[in-house]
Amino acid sequence: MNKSKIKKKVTIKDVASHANASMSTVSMVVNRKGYVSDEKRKDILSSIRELNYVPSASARNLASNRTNNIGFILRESHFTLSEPFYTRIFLGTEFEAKNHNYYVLLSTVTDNYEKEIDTPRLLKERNVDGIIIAGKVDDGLLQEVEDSGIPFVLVDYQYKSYPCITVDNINAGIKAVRYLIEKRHTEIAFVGADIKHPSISGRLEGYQLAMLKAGYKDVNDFVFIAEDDSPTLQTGFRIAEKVFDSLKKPTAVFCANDALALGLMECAKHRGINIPEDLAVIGFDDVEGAKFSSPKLTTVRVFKEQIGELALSHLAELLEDIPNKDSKFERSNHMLTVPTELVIRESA
Amino acid sequence: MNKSKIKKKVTIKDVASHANASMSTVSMVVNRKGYVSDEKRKDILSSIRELNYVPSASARNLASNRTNNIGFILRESHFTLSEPFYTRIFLGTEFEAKNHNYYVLLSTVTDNYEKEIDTPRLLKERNVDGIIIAGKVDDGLLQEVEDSGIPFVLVDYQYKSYPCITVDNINAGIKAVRYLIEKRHTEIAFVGADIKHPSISGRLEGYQLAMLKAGYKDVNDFVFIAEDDSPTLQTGFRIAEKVFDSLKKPTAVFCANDALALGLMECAKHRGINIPEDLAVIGFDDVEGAKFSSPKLTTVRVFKEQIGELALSHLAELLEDIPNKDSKFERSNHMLTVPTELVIRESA
DNA sequence: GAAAATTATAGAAGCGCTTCGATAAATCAA
DNA sequence: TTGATTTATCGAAGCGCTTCTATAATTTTC
Repeated sequence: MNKSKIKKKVTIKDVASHANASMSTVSMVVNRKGYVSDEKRKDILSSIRELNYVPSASARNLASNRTNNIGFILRESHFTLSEPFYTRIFLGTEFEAKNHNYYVLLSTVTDNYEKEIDTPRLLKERNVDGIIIAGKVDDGLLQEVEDSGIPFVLVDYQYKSYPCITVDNINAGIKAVRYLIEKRHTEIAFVGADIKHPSISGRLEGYQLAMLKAGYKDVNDFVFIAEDDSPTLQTGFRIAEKVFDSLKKPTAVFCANDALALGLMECAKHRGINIPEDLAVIGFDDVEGAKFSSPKLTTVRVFKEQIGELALSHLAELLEDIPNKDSKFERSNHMLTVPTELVIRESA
Repeated sequence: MNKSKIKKKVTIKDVASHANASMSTVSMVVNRKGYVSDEKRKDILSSIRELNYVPSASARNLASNRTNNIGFILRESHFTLSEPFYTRIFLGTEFEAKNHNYYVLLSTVTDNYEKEIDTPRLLKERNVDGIIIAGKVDDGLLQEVEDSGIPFVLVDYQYKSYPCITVDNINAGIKAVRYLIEKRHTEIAFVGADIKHPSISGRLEGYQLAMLKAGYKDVNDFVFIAEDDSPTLQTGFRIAEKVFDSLKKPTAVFCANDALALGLMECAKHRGINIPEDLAVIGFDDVEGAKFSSPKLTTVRVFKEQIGELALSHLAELLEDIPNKDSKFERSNHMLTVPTELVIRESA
C-alpha cells in the first residue's frame, strides 16, 4: 500500500555481493546442497543475518517447481464438530509442517461433495506438493486426488491401499476389554453405532477377539449397535435404554466412543444405576468432556496431535523420496496405525 | 515424483500461440485489465478452456509481488476449543476467500506468546498480503503485525483503533433484557465471568442500559460475576449456586454466554428449580449445545460464519484499496459490529 | 606423477508470469 | 484537417530464485 519508508527488499543478489560470492553459492548455502567451503559458508551466513535476508517463497517456488505447501482436506462438518478431534489433528500437522518448512493450506469440502464442482482450488490449481485428507470424504474426491498425481496420505480413514494413518482400533479394543476382564467382569457389553465406519468396526473386532480369547463362545451376545446412527451422546442414551431393558444385565460396557459412553452414563443416572459400582463403563477417544463427566470417564486415549504430525512427516517422506531407513513405514506397506493408551479414571 | 505420463504444463505462452495473441494480451484477459477487443478476448478465453490452462500461482506472485494469501492468526486454545466458535469464523473466511481468490494460511500461536520467538512464519517471511487476527492475542504479536506494515483486521477483539469486526454485544444485551421485560419479568439478573473481556463487558453494558431504561435505579443489584474465571459451564454452575442462595430471587437471568447458562440450568435442575416456569434463562452465542439442552436454550445467536466472511471482505477491500462506496465501513471508522438475533426456544 | 575423482566457485539460462513502453489504428475535439 | 485521446496489440525486461554447465583447484588413485 501507500508506504513512505519502503525498505528495499533484500534479495539473494544483495547477499551474494555482500558476502563476495555468487548467487549460486548463496543458494547452495541456503539449501544445504552442493559443495561450499566452510569459510565461504560462514561469510554467507553472516551476511544473511546482517542483511536480514529472507528468501522469497514465490521466486523459489517458481524456479524449483515446488510450492512448499501441503493441502489439508477435511469435511466441513468434521471441521466444525463440537468435539475438536480433527482440529487437533490439524494442529499436529501444522506444528510438524513448521519443522519441514511447509505451509498448510486448509481446505474444507462440503459434506455432499460433487465431483468437479466442489474440487478444492488447491487441487485444481495444483499449488500443493502433497495432500493430507482427514476423515472420511467422498470417494469421488479421493479419485480426483489420485488422478491428480499429487502424493497424498489419508488420516483416520482407509481407502483402497493408499498410505494412511489410523488409530490402532483393534488392539485398543482388546486392551479395554482385557482390562475389564482383569477386574473380574464377566458380563461385558459392547455399544456402538455407525458400524460401517472402519474405526468403529475395528473397535468391535478388538472386543470380539478379546472375548473369544477369554473363552466366550457367543461374542455377539452382548453387542448393542445402532448401525446407521452416528455415534453421538443422544444415540448412546437410546442404546443404553435397550441395554438396560434387556434380560442379560451386563456389569461392564465398552463403548465405541466417548459420546456414546457419556450418553449411556446419562441414561444410567436417570435409572439410578450407579457407575462404576453397578456398571463399569469404558469409552474411546478421550474427548474433553471425559475429564469432566461424573464419574470421570475411563477411556482409550487417542493421540490426535501425534496423528497429524505423523501424517505430515510421512507425506514429507513421500515427497522427498528419500528412502528413510528410520521410517515407520515398511517398504511396500504405507499403512501406519498409531497406538493408544488406556486412561483409567473413575467409570471403570 | 516419478511419473511416466507427465502432462506438460500448459503455460500462458501456449495459450497465446493457440489464440494467436501475445502473452501480454492473454495476461490482460486473465486479469481483466487494459484494453482487449471482444473478439480477441473470446478467442483467448476459448483457448484457455480448450487447453485447460490454469495460471501458475508462483509465477504470478513473483511477477506481481503479491502472494494472494491471507494469514489467519488464532490462539491455539481458541482453535481447539470444544465449542467451534473460531473455527466457524475461520470457515466463513475460507469461504469468502474463494470468492476473492485468496488462499488462507492458518497459523496458530501459543497462548503464552513470546515476541520474536513465536512470530508466525507467514509474518516473518511476509508471504501474505493481509492478516486476520481472531480473538484476543498477545499485545506483542499485535505490535509485530502492526510494525510489519501488512494490513490486518481484528475479529472479535479490539485493540487501539485498528480495523475490527465485533459482535454488537451492547444491542444484543439490550434486546435480550427487553424481551424478558416484555414477558413481564421484573427481577432480572445478569450472570457473567471474565468481565475484562470486551465482549462480556459489552453484554453487561447492554443489560445495564436496558434496565436503566426500564426504570431500575440500581442496575447492579442483580449482577453476579466471577470476574477472573473463564465463562465455562463449571463457572456457570458455581455462580448459579450463589444466585440461588441470595436473598433476592430473580425470575429471569441473562447469562453472558451459553456455557454459563447451561451450567446455571444444570444447577437449577439439581435444586429442583423449573425452567422456564420458575426461572427464565437467556444465553449468548447460540452454541451447538443450546439446541440440545433440556429445556432448549433461548439465546442470542451470533453469526460466526458471517463474521469471518466480513473480515475477509473488508481485508480484501483494504488490500485492493478501492474506495468502495458500498462498503460497510464508513470512511475513517474501520470498526464494524455485526448484529445478532434473539433465538427464542424453551428456556425463556 | 599422470589420469580420475572430488571439491569449490562463478556465470547464465530459465521458471511463468506481469507490466512497461512502443507502435499503430481508430476515435475524438476544435 | 490536424493534433490529442482512446483503444488495441505486441515485444521485452525483469520479478528472485534454482540449477545446469563450465572452469579451476585440490585431492585421490594405482
